[in-house]
Amino acid sequence: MPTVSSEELAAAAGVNSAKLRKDFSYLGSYGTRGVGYDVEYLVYQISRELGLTQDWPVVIVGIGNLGAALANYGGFASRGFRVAALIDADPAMAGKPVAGMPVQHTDDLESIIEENGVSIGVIATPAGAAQQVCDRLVAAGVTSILNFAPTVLSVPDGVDVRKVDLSIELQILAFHEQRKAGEEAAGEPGTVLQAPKETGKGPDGDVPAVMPA
Amino acid sequence: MPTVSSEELAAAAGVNSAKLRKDFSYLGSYGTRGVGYDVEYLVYQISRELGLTQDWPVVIVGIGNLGAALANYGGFASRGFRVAALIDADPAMAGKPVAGMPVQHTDDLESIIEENGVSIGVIATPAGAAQQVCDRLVAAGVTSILNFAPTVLSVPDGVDVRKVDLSIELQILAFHEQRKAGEEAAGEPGTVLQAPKETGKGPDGDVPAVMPA
DNA sequence: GAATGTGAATTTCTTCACAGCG
DNA sequence: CGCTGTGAAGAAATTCACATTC
Repeated sequence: MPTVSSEELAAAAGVNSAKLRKDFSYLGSYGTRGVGYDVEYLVYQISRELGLTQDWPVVIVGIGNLGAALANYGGFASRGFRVAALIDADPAMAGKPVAGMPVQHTDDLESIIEENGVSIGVIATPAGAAQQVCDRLVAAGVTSILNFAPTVLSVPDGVDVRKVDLSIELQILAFHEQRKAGEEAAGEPGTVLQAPKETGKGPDGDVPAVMPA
Repeated sequence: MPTVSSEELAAAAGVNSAKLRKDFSYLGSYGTRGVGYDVEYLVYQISRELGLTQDWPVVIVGIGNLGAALANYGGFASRGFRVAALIDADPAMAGKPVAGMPVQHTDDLESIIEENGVSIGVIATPAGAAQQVCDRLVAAGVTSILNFAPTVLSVPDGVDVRKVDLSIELQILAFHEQRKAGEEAAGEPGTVLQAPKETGKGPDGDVPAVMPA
């Protein structure tokens, strides 16, 4: 399929075709009137815009189950991420291979970051260690942190943190599940709210806004 | 701190206080004019609305590194989730304790779900097994699925799926990182876009919309 | 006096609809 | 003729501002 129309893409994504065209237009005029978008060219332009064409070395700190799962996760490489090092505070872990890579000790954190030009760090340590690891990462030059530890990290200005809370997604499912259960018993005391407005045919299913009664 | 004002909460959350009050008002009138919101009561009302006061038994299918990490994740219990069973297709895993709980074999998936009244399933299997596991979960009565496998699952109407892609968060960080790097060299060829508009003082830092030039 | 709850004003986002180009 | 790109219209979300209540 060499080209694709905004109509087709919009249908696949479950959004309005005008919105899709307008969004694309913010990236530039990459379509051809009367024809559509050249798939390969479009993919390249979007990839470039998102930073997928760059090489991003990352370090993963805390090689427990989650750290190991992340190290083994195939999705990273295909998006331009390269796991530059696995770091753990446990001396017993040092040298052990995880995902075909020897685990290194926290002592070498600073030098590893500098040598590899790492600007993105992933924290998969227990909650208690997270802030300390974070501080060291930042001091060593890391400016973006993905935090899996159940703590809120404080960082200086200019450093981005994203926190991944694995239970939030479950939370959202449970919220919908609760609504499904409540549908049979509408008007029940305590059921103050209406069902969420379905935003569209989108397969997305985001968190619905709670609507006024 | 027995009560809190919308102003304080809004400042803490980095949003406008009127928005916060309006949002709360959709849940009911839980505040007191001239005083604010009773913290304990508010927490209870929000918890109830979100379904935190219910007990949600979940099963985790696929006990590799990620499945084990999820099983050990402390955040679930505090939000009303109870890991009812860990299930894996590998017979060698059966009976092994993970997070203080014996792993059970996929053969028993249906009976486990029925016996525990499970309506939420977590899939942490390799991509190849995910759809099959999903089909069995759905057939057994599961109506919400959290999918960590890098596959798009197809499910019948009435079943909710949420897909967690661990690389998307990294993606977002890399996107910002790219922007930071681009700031020094503004006007560079290829730098078509403006910097994202900062939405507010929110500590949130969501994905910025790309703005028209 | 202090802070909620909410209509009205404002801003932002989405969709329409069509001129313009290949 | 078909489909993009985009002003203008319409819808939705956010903020203002104040009457109301404790």
